[in-house]
Amino acid sequence: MKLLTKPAYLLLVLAAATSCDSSNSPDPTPKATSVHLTLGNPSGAVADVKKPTNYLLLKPQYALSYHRDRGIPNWVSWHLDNTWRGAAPRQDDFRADDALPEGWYQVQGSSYQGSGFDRGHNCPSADRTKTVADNSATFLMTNMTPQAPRSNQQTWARLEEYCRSLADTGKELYILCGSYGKGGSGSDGGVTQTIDEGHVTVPRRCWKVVIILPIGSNDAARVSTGTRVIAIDSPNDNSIGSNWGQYRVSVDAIEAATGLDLLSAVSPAVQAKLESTVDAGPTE
DNA sequence: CTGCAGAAC
DNA sequence: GTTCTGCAG
Repeated sequence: MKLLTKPAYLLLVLAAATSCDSSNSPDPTPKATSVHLTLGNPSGAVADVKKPTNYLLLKPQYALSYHRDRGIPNWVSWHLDNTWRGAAPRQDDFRADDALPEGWYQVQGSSYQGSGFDRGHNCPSADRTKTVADNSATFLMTNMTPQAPRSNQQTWARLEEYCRSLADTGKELYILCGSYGKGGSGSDGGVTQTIDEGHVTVPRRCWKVVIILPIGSNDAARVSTGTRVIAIDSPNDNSIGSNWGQYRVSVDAIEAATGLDLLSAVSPAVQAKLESTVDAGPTE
Protein backbone atom coordinates (compact mmCIF):
# COMPACT_ATOMS: atom_id res chain seq x y z
CA MET A 1 0.00 0.00 0.00
CA LYS A 2 1.25 3.40 -0.88
CA LEU A 3 1.91 5.64 2.08
CA LEU A 4 -0.12 8.80 2.26
CA THR A 5 1.65 12.10 2.05
CA LYS A 6 1.36 14.23 5.13
CA PRO A 7 -1.15 16.70 3.58
CA ALA A 8 -3.37 13.86 2.38
CA TYR A 9 -3.29 12.28 5.82
CA LEU A 10 -4.32 15.55 7.42
CA LEU A 11 -7.24 15.89 5.00
CA LEU A 12 -8.45 12.42 5.92
CA VAL A 13 -8.24 13.22 9.61
CA LEU A 14 -10.14 16.44 9.11
CA ALA A 15 -12.81 14.70 7.07
CA ALA A 16 -13.27 12.09 9.77
CA ALA A 17 -13.36 14.68 12.51
CA THR A 18 -15.98 16.81 10.80
CA SER A 19 -18.23 13.88 9.93
CA CYS A 20 -20.80 13.58 12.68
CA ASP A 21 -21.41 9.92 12.00
CA SER A 22 -19.18 6.98 11.30
CA SER A 23 -18.66 6.61 7.58
CA ASN A 24 -19.44 2.90 7.47
CA SER A 25 -23.05 3.05 8.66
CA PRO A 26 -26.03 4.39 6.70
CA ASP A 27 -27.38 7.81 7.51
CA PRO A 28 -30.31 7.13 9.92
CA THR A 29 -32.16 10.28 8.89
CA PRO A 30 -31.99 10.82 5.12
CA LYS A 31 -32.58 14.37 4.04
CA ALA A 32 -36.21 15.19 3.34
CA THR A 33 -35.35 17.06 0.19
CA SER A 34 -33.00 16.74 -2.75
CA VAL A 35 -31.09 18.74 -5.29
CA HIS A 36 -34.06 18.25 -7.61
CA LEU A 37 -36.23 20.37 -5.32
CA THR A 38 -33.77 23.25 -5.02
CA LEU A 39 -36.29 25.69 -6.49
CA GLY A 40 -39.22 24.34 -4.50
CA ASN A 41 -41.83 21.61 -4.11
CA PRO A 42 -44.63 22.89 -6.36
CA SER A 43 -47.51 21.16 -4.60
CA GLY A 44 -46.08 20.63 -1.13
CA ALA A 45 -46.03 16.92 -1.89
CA VAL A 46 -45.22 14.56 0.98
CA ALA A 47 -44.55 10.83 1.17
CA ASP A 48 -47.74 10.22 3.11
CA VAL A 49 -49.96 7.28 2.20
CA LYS A 50 -52.93 9.49 3.16
CA LYS A 51 -52.08 11.86 0.31
CA PRO A 52 -52.68 9.63 -2.73
CA THR A 53 -53.21 12.52 -5.11
CA ASN A 54 -50.01 14.36 -4.15
CA TYR A 55 -47.55 11.69 -3.08
CA LEU A 56 -43.88 12.62 -3.03
CA LEU A 57 -41.44 10.19 -4.62
CA LEU A 58 -37.78 11.07 -4.24
CA LYS A 59 -35.27 9.25 -6.37
CA PRO A 60 -31.58 9.97 -6.61
CA GLN A 61 -32.26 10.92 -10.23
CA TYR A 62 -35.43 13.06 -9.92
CA ALA A 63 -38.31 14.00 -7.65
CA LEU A 64 -42.02 13.84 -8.41
CA SER A 65 -45.53 14.21 -7.09
CA TYR A 66 -47.60 11.17 -7.99
CA HIS A 67 -51.36 11.05 -8.43
CA ARG A 68 -52.49 7.52 -7.64
CA ASP A 69 -55.93 7.90 -9.16
CA ARG A 70 -54.67 9.38 -12.42
CA GLY A 71 -51.79 6.88 -12.57
CA ILE A 72 -49.40 9.62 -13.64
CA PRO A 73 -47.29 12.28 -11.94
CA ASN A 74 -48.61 15.75 -11.23
CA TRP A 75 -45.12 17.07 -11.79
CA VAL A 76 -41.57 15.81 -12.07
CA SER A 77 -38.55 17.95 -11.20
CA TRP A 78 -34.88 17.36 -11.91
CA HIS A 79 -31.50 18.98 -12.08
CA LEU A 80 -29.52 18.82 -15.29
CA ASP A 81 -25.91 19.59 -15.98
CA ASN A 82 -23.28 17.58 -17.72
CA THR A 83 -22.32 15.69 -14.58
CA TRP A 84 -25.55 13.73 -15.11
CA ARG A 85 -24.54 12.64 -18.56
CA GLY A 86 -22.18 9.94 -19.74
CA ALA A 87 -22.02 6.81 -21.83
CA ALA A 88 -24.65 4.57 -20.27
CA PRO A 89 -26.89 3.18 -23.02
CA ARG A 90 -30.65 3.52 -23.04
CA GLN A 91 -31.98 0.69 -20.86
CA ASP A 92 -35.56 0.46 -22.17
CA ASP A 93 -36.60 -1.38 -19.01
CA PHE A 94 -40.06 0.12 -18.63
CA ARG A 95 -41.50 -1.30 -15.42
CA ALA A 96 -43.82 -0.74 -12.46
CA ASP A 97 -42.52 1.36 -9.58
CA ASP A 98 -42.64 -0.74 -6.43
CA ALA A 99 -41.74 2.28 -4.32
CA LEU A 100 -45.44 3.15 -4.20
CA PRO A 101 -47.29 2.39 -0.96
CA GLU A 102 -48.58 -1.13 -0.50
CA GLY A 103 -51.99 -1.67 -1.99
CA TRP A 104 -51.80 1.11 -4.57
CA TYR A 105 -52.31 0.16 -8.18
CA GLN A 106 -48.99 -0.01 -10.00
CA VAL A 107 -49.02 1.00 -13.65
CA GLN A 108 -47.23 -1.72 -15.60
CA GLY A 109 -44.66 -1.43 -18.33
CA SER A 110 -47.28 -2.87 -20.67
CA SER A 111 -50.15 -0.68 -19.49
CA TYR A 112 -50.00 1.69 -22.48
CA GLN A 113 -49.79 -1.09 -25.05
CA GLY A 114 -52.10 -0.61 -27.99
CA SER A 115 -53.42 2.68 -26.60
CA GLY A 116 -52.13 4.95 -29.34
CA PHE A 117 -50.07 6.84 -26.75
CA ASP A 118 -46.36 6.71 -26.03
CA ARG A 119 -44.92 5.97 -22.63
CA GLY A 120 -43.61 9.51 -22.55
CA HIS A 121 -40.78 10.12 -20.12
CA ASN A 122 -41.07 13.14 -17.86
CA CYS A 123 -37.42 13.07 -16.80
CA PRO A 124 -35.90 11.96 -20.11
CA SER A 125 -33.75 8.89 -20.53
CA ALA A 126 -31.08 10.91 -22.29
CA ASP A 127 -30.76 13.31 -19.33
CA ARG A 128 -29.61 10.41 -17.13
CA THR A 129 -26.77 8.55 -18.81
CA LYS A 130 -24.03 8.77 -16.19
CA THR A 131 -24.67 5.24 -14.95
CA VAL A 132 -26.84 2.32 -15.96
CA ALA A 133 -28.74 2.68 -12.67
CA ASP A 134 -29.48 6.33 -13.38
CA ASN A 135 -30.78 5.60 -16.85
CA SER A 136 -32.84 2.64 -15.69
CA ALA A 137 -34.53 4.80 -13.05
CA THR A 138 -36.08 6.96 -15.75
CA PHE A 139 -38.00 3.92 -17.05
CA LEU A 140 -40.12 3.53 -13.93
CA MET A 141 -43.74 3.99 -14.93
CA THR A 142 -44.23 6.66 -12.26
CA ASN A 143 -42.04 8.81 -14.53
CA MET A 144 -44.35 8.26 -17.53
CA THR A 145 -47.34 10.08 -18.98
CA PRO A 146 -49.43 8.85 -21.92
CA GLN A 147 -48.40 11.25 -24.60
CA ALA A 148 -49.43 11.55 -28.22
CA PRO A 149 -46.50 10.21 -30.23
CA ARG A 150 -45.84 13.43 -32.10
CA SER A 151 -46.06 15.44 -28.89
CA ASN A 152 -43.50 13.14 -27.31
CA GLN A 153 -41.21 12.40 -30.24
CA GLN A 154 -41.30 15.81 -31.84
CA THR A 155 -42.41 18.68 -29.59
CA TRP A 156 -40.94 17.54 -26.31
CA ALA A 157 -38.00 15.70 -27.85
CA ARG A 158 -36.84 18.91 -29.55
CA LEU A 159 -37.08 20.92 -26.36
CA GLU A 160 -35.28 18.19 -24.41
CA GLU A 161 -32.49 18.18 -26.97
CA TYR A 162 -32.25 21.95 -26.72
CA CYS A 163 -31.91 21.67 -22.93
CA ARG A 164 -29.08 19.18 -23.30
CA SER A 165 -27.39 21.45 -25.79
CA LEU A 166 -27.48 24.20 -23.16
CA ALA A 167 -25.91 21.81 -20.66
CA ASP A 168 -23.24 21.13 -23.25
CA THR A 169 -22.41 24.83 -23.37
CA GLY A 170 -21.82 25.01 -19.62
CA LYS A 171 -25.27 25.72 -18.28
CA GLU A 172 -27.00 24.22 -15.31
CA LEU A 173 -30.75 23.69 -15.57
CA TYR A 174 -33.65 23.00 -13.26
CA ILE A 175 -36.50 21.43 -15.17
CA LEU A 176 -40.08 20.75 -14.15
CA CYS A 177 -42.80 19.19 -16.20
CA GLY A 178 -46.20 17.67 -15.83
CA SER A 179 -49.66 17.52 -17.26
CA TYR A 180 -53.22 18.49 -16.48
CA GLY A 181 -56.74 18.04 -17.71
CA LYS A 182 -58.25 14.92 -19.22
CA GLY A 183 -58.62 13.72 -22.79
CA GLY A 184 -55.90 13.50 -25.41
CA SER A 185 -55.71 12.48 -29.04
CA GLY A 186 -53.20 9.76 -29.88
CA SER A 187 -52.25 7.91 -33.02
CA ASP A 188 -55.68 6.29 -33.28
CA GLY A 189 -57.46 9.65 -33.51
CA GLY A 190 -60.49 10.77 -31.56
CA VAL A 191 -60.25 11.72 -27.91
CA THR A 192 -59.18 9.22 -25.28
CA GLN A 193 -59.99 9.91 -21.63
CA THR A 194 -58.27 6.98 -19.92
CA ILE A 195 -56.29 3.84 -20.73
CA ASP A 196 -55.35 0.69 -18.80
CA GLU A 197 -58.96 0.05 -17.79
CA GLY A 198 -59.30 3.49 -16.29
CA HIS A 199 -56.16 3.28 -14.18
CA VAL A 200 -54.32 5.85 -16.27
CA THR A 201 -55.73 9.24 -17.20
CA VAL A 202 -54.73 10.68 -20.55
CA PRO A 203 -54.01 14.35 -19.88
CA ARG A 204 -55.28 17.12 -22.13
CA ARG A 205 -52.20 19.34 -21.85
CA CYS A 206 -48.51 18.88 -21.09
CA TRP A 207 -46.31 21.62 -19.65
CA LYS A 208 -42.63 22.14 -19.00
CA VAL A 209 -40.63 24.85 -17.21
CA VAL A 210 -36.86 25.22 -17.65
CA ILE A 211 -34.67 27.48 -15.51
CA ILE A 212 -31.26 28.13 -17.04
CA LEU A 213 -28.29 29.13 -14.87
CA PRO A 214 -24.56 29.31 -15.27
CA ILE A 215 -22.80 26.42 -13.55
CA GLY A 216 -22.55 27.06 -9.82
CA SER A 217 -23.76 25.97 -6.43
CA ASN A 218 -27.23 24.55 -6.05
CA ASP A 219 -28.83 27.60 -4.59
CA ALA A 220 -32.17 29.22 -5.34
CA ALA A 221 -30.64 32.59 -4.45
CA ARG A 222 -28.73 32.46 -7.72
CA VAL A 223 -31.95 32.91 -9.66
CA SER A 224 -32.27 36.57 -10.56
CA THR A 225 -34.58 38.75 -12.60
CA GLY A 226 -32.19 38.19 -15.49
CA THR A 227 -32.44 34.41 -15.41
CA ARG A 228 -33.83 32.84 -18.55
CA VAL A 229 -36.96 30.77 -17.95
CA ILE A 230 -38.66 28.77 -20.68
CA ALA A 231 -42.22 27.63 -20.08
CA ILE A 232 -44.33 25.72 -22.57
CA ASP A 233 -47.87 24.37 -22.46
CA SER A 234 -48.82 22.15 -25.37
CA PRO A 235 -51.84 20.01 -26.32
CA ASN A 236 -51.60 16.24 -25.93
CA ASP A 237 -52.55 15.85 -29.55
CA ASN A 238 -50.94 13.94 -32.36
CA SER A 239 -51.38 16.80 -34.78
CA ILE A 240 -48.60 18.91 -33.29
CA GLY A 241 -45.05 19.12 -34.57
CA SER A 242 -41.51 19.94 -33.61
CA ASN A 243 -41.89 23.67 -33.13
CA TRP A 244 -41.96 23.92 -29.35
CA GLY A 245 -41.36 27.65 -29.41
CA GLN A 246 -44.91 28.37 -30.48
CA TYR A 247 -46.21 26.89 -27.21
CA ARG A 248 -44.32 29.26 -24.94
CA VAL A 249 -46.38 30.79 -22.14
CA SER A 250 -45.68 32.46 -18.81
CA VAL A 251 -45.09 30.43 -15.67
CA ASP A 252 -48.07 32.31 -14.25
CA ALA A 253 -50.26 30.78 -16.93
CA ILE A 254 -49.12 27.27 -16.01
CA GLU A 255 -49.74 27.98 -12.33
CA ALA A 256 -53.22 29.24 -13.16
CA ALA A 257 -53.98 26.11 -15.16
CA THR A 258 -52.55 23.61 -12.68
CA GLY A 259 -52.86 25.22 -9.27
CA LEU A 260 -49.17 24.61 -8.59
CA ASP A 261 -46.76 27.06 -7.01
CA LEU A 262 -43.63 26.93 -9.13
CA LEU A 263 -40.22 28.34 -8.14
CA SER A 264 -41.47 28.85 -4.58
CA ALA A 265 -37.91 28.85 -3.21
CA VAL A 266 -37.07 31.92 -5.27
CA SER A 267 -37.58 35.33 -3.70
CA PRO A 268 -41.06 36.77 -4.32
CA ALA A 269 -39.78 39.78 -6.25
CA VAL A 270 -37.76 37.61 -8.60
CA GLN A 271 -40.65 35.18 -8.97
CA ALA A 272 -42.98 38.01 -9.92
CA LYS A 273 -40.71 39.12 -12.72
CA LEU A 274 -39.73 35.69 -14.05
CA GLU A 275 -43.17 34.14 -13.84
CA SER A 276 -44.94 36.88 -15.75
CA THR A 277 -42.50 36.84 -18.65
CA VAL A 278 -42.82 34.74 -21.80
CA ASP A 279 -39.50 33.55 -23.19
CA ALA A 280 -38.46 34.98 -26.53
CA GLY A 281 -35.00 33.48 -26.76
CA PRO A 282 -33.56 31.09 -29.32
CA THR A 283 -35.16 27.67 -29.79
CA GLU A 284 -32.14 25.80 -31.09
C1' DC B 1 -25.68 9.06 -36.57
C1' DT B 2 -28.81 9.78 -32.08
C1' DG B 3 -33.03 10.04 -29.66
C1' DC B 4 -38.07 9.19 -29.43
C1' DA B 5 -40.44 5.00 -29.61
C1' DG B 6 -43.82 0.45 -30.91
C1' DA B 7 -44.39 -4.42 -32.48
C1' DA B 8 -43.03 -9.21 -33.12
C1' DC B 9 -41.14 -13.16 -31.30
C1' DG C 1 -35.45 -10.53 -22.98
C1' DT C 2 -33.83 -9.65 -28.20
C1' DT C 3 -34.51 -7.99 -32.70
C1' DC C 4 -36.71 -5.39 -36.02
C1' DT C 5 -39.00 -1.24 -37.84
C1' DG C 6 -40.39 3.80 -38.18
C1' DC C 7 -39.87 8.79 -37.53
C1' DA C 8 -37.47 13.44 -37.01
C1' DG C 9 -33.39 16.05 -36.92
